[in-house]
Amino acid sequence: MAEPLYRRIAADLRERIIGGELEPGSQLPSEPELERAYHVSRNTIRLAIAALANEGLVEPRQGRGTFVRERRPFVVVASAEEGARPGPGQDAFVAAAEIQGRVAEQRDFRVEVRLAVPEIAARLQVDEGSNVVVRSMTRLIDGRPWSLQESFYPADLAEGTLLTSPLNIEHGTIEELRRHGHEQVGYRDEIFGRSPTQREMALLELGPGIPVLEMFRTAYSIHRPIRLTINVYAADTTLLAYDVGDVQGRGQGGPSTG
Amino acid sequence: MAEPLYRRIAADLRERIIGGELEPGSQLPSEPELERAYHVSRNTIRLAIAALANEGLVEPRQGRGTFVRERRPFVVVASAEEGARPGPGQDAFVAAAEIQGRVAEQRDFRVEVRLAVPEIAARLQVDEGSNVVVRSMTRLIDGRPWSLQESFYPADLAEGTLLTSPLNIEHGTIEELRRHGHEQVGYRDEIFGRSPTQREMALLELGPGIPVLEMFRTAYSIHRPIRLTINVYAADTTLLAYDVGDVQGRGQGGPSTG
DNA sequence: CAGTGGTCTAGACCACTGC
DNA sequence: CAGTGGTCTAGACCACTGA
Repeated sequence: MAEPLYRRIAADLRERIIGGELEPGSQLPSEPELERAYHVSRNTIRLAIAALANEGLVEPRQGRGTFVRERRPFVVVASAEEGARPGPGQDAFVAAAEIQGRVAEQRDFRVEVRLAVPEIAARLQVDEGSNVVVRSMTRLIDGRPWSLQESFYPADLAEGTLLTSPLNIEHGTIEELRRHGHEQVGYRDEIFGRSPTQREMALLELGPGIPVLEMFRTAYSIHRPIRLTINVYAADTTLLAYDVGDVQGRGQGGPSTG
Repeated sequence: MAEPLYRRIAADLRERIIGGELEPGSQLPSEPELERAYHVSRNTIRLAIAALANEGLVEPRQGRGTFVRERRPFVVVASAEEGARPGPGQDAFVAAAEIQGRVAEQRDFRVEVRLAVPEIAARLQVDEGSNVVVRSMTRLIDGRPWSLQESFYPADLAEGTLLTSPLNIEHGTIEELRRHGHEQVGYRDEIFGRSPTQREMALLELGPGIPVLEMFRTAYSIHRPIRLTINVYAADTTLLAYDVGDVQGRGQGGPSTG
């Protein structure tokens, strides 16, 4: 008994999925059917299915069945270079979506004042516990939640600007900062991957086994950090791209899964 | 009964971990102890622990106990700009590790010839099914597996160079390409996150709930793509950083977890 | 050797879905 | 209503660890 039963069953189902016998969107045999097919108890079947769900391969739906997950195409996000200069006023996110023939929306927009926790204070170079203005929202692509975004501004910098107003800024926040003497000249992105929190699973409608990509973007004027934007992306619909130096054909590389 | 039992137990343990009562590296109460503490059956306890393991919070070890996972500091990897120019011959990976006071190693180095699958052919702009030379290895940081790397070269470009030799190249592959008239002028990185395959879990020694970051780096000369490097990183030890435009203090931002 | 987690069974009741 | 997955119990045996 080299390999436990439930792993062998999971491996068998995995092959049938990857091999194409079980197509995306199609339904797996029910748990009682699998019990009979493999001659094991229900709990063993459930262990196998749980393993596949944790890999993001299948998605059980109560009362309906277990289904092979669809692989949606990626959304390309962060190309580089041009992002360093203030854009022409249009929201970069909406523009990118339009180019890709996607529908971009946002919701749950809000503005708050919070105390800077160490992670944020260090990047904005402000004192821990000092006030920061936070503008946050949920972004959607094609009607599905895609990213949770929070932008942090040092309070002294946001005061007297539209950044403190609980409304969208027509000309964009980068332009608003520029008008008040804080021209963005560059940014640093820090990217990592992790499992989602329960809150993120709910807000991004993530199935089990789907990780998130988290990106910290610290934007600078020639003098100081002027903004920290934290984005949490659903990893199964997100591809981040960066061009460094001269790159042929600035169009997109072929999406698709590994 | 709003929330199932095992979730409430998981939530309770999660709080105790995040709150600091259960410190990183410390051992959870054993399963029989938790049974008594919560007055539930063992399977329910195991469901709760499995949920925490899937989040990467704890790590059960057979015969020893279940432990709160340590959060190791991130390894910063891809700073930008200077990567576009051929480096001074030194391996960028080893150099970065040294700066951070880490020990960098590699193993399982091998060179093969394969047929280009669509994903690779498209990025290298070669025909599907044409020959590509693959140089692959496992990279380690502080003795732990950290990244699986495969570099693909069009066969016509690798022929007659050291790239086809099953040995490390002292002066580096970028310099070797340059000597044969293929000077690298830029690259595009494509980054996404996903759950690991079983093979990756084994090779990277990933616990359950730890996703991977996958990066496709396509390098270009002024004429054509000259190399595609695919890296699969253990997400819990990897932070990718990119500088765009002018950024203050090119040192590292503060690592630490969200 | 005792104690730990790993696997597996057999059966129960529940909540949700769709006919 | 029948069929699906979701939760939970009680108990068994195994494999691994460390004293």
